[in-house]
Amino acid sequence: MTTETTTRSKQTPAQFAGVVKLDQQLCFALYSASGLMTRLYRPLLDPLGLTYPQYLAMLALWERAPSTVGELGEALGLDSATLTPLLKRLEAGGLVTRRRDPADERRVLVEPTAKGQALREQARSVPAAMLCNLPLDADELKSLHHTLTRFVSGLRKADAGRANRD
Amino acid sequence: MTTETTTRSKQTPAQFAGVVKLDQQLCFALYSASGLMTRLYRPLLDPLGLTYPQYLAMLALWERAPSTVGELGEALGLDSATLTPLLKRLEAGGLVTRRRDPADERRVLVEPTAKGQALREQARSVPAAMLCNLPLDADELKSLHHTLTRFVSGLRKADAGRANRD
DNA sequence: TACTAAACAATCGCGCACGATTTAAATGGA
DNA sequence: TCCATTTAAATCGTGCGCGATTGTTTAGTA
Repeated sequence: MTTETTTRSKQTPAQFAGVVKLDQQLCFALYSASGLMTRLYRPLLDPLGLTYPQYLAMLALWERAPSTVGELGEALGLDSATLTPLLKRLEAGGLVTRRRDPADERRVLVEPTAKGQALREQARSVPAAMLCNLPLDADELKSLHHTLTRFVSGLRKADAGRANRD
Repeated sequence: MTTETTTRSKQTPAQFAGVVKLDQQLCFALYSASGLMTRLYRPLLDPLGLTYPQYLAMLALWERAPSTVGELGEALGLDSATLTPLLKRLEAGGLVTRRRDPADERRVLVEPTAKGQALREQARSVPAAMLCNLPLDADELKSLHHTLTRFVSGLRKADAGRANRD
């Protein structure tokens, strides 16, 4: 393989170099934005005793319970090596229960406890509070969300392709 | 303070709820995109023996060396608790040197070694290879980059504000 | 029915990320 | 000059994130 790369559209070398630079900045912006966003969630989630990934897991479980570890992993894009300890921490905090599925002993069913359900009420104010932190107006938010959603689904496909090649 | 939140523009409750939902999805999309992007960098960076944050640190050092730990932290948005061990690993790999600044013994100067400089040549093909993974055309890339850059600089401001309140 | 393969969660090791604290050096007055 | 304050990096503890491996259960098949 040479440095010749198959791009979707024909471009001059100068345009190509510019796009390359841009994608590098884009990746870094994504990395930065994700970290900053997590930091802004922290003061909102600390009172609930949750981290951002734990909050995501609870959101998923409030939507659908019981869920298996695998289903949560699918929803959040995380694997069992990440989720198992995270769920154990939620369990230790009394927010969820974990039990083997009697119908298939390979699976583990996760479910909010009463305390975990009660937390949902406290968590209702989080999204609106977070919105106040976001520095974009509704239109920009919409545009960013739209492009980013396409981006993520494309990345997911690329990632799945990579995973199937071994 | 009540649940009444000060948003930039006046909206009906229904619109407000929609935007709240959107920002939640946006944050998750950001979180997912960042993780996916790191995963896609991995096969490109593994041959270089770098992780993505290490790659970012080397990019910064290739641009400007020597840099202090604080300058790198400023550039990458990381603090010394993250950078010190990361830089020690790069040092252990023979890619950078770390030494106290003789003019100010509080500072530590970090600089690529010859091996670290040589790595730059190998790393030249990374951005173009990464670009092939990205599922957007040049225009979308540009638009995403533009919105995201505004977003990040806004978040940075919000984050700085939060930091100054204690 | 055996025996292999696949699916699922858990575990291990390593690296990032950060809040809080500590140590050391420089700075700025009284 | 002396001392309090500030600045810079390192350290500690906890929690994500994941590649690789392991153990167990289920499914598929000869």
